[in-house]
Amino acid sequence: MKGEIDKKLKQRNIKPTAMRELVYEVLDKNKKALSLYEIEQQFDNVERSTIFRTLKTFQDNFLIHSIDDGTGAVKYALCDEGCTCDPDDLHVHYLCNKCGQTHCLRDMPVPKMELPQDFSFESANFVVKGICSNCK
Amino acid sequence: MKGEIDKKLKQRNIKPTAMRELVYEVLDKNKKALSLYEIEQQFDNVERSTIFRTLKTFQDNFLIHSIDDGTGAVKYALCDEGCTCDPDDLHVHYLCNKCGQTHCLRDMPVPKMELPQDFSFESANFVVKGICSNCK
DNA sequence: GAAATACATGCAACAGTATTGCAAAGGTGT
DNA sequence: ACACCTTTGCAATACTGTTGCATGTATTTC
Ligand SMILES: [Mn+2]
Ligand SMILES: [Mn+2]
Ligand SMILES: [Zn+2]
Ligand SMILES: [Zn+2]
Repeated sequence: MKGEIDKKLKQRNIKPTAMRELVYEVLDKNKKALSLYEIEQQFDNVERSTIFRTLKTFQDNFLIHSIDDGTGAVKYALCDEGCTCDPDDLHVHYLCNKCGQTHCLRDMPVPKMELPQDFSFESANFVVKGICSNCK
Repeated sequence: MKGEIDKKLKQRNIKPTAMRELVYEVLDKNKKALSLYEIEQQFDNVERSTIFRTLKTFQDNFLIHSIDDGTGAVKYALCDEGCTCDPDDLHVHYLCNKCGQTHCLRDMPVPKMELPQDFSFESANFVVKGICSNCK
């Protein structure tokens, strides 16, 4: 509910506006990662660019993270409490090749790879693809 | 040289045409993964769509694999000999946030994750991002 | 070798997604 | 009320990927 959402936004130093509350709500109630277009579809008359900038604000403040699952559209999902999107906060994502849904595997951290000499590890995108339990 | 290239193409059941030889050569001599646009830039008057379809043919026959590194453009690199792009053939990729180059870490296999019950592992895209040794 | 056939290429148009400029609207503090 | 800053709406644009169709080139069939 609204009070809860505003609290989450303020925790991340994001001024709670009507738009932002709505976008947050959509991300929160869906249990999967959503693309800009999918978010847009859940409203009647909301501007794509406004949602776009809302997502940018969210991401800049680590309220959400983005996933590039290779489908052409970047998807977004809420971060866990206290997440700063550091290497230690990263988890694996799963794209179902059948239903096209992308899910956060929040309890599956991205493994730290032993990189070649003098290569730094700043972030990572690890997407596993297959058929999900629902589509099996 | 040309004979070698034709051999590689034929090994993958790809009819060696002039175009295909040229595209293969570009991918082979560059030691990094290239986007469609970057490949296009290495020629004077070659059609984007022709290169596109050439890459598609290459990929369908496991001569190359594609990498979505999150920069917006898919990149392509030669597969190892005998690769069938199965889960066992997959390796990690590295994107340098500074120079923008993407490299295959061919000796770093994508780790097999223990997925949730009834989720299958068909393929994966694992991109590590940071600063490469060159840009350090 | 000519005709028929299949395959490859070039050109142009289009689709999907992401991004920006700019003006109007809304909020905040004086 | 006013000045100031942020957010939103609208429109236009950029960028990448993809397709239809006509033409050209190779391969097969007779
Ligand atoms: Mn996630
Ligand atoms: Mn590779
Ligand atoms: Zn599914
Ligand atoms: Zn670099």
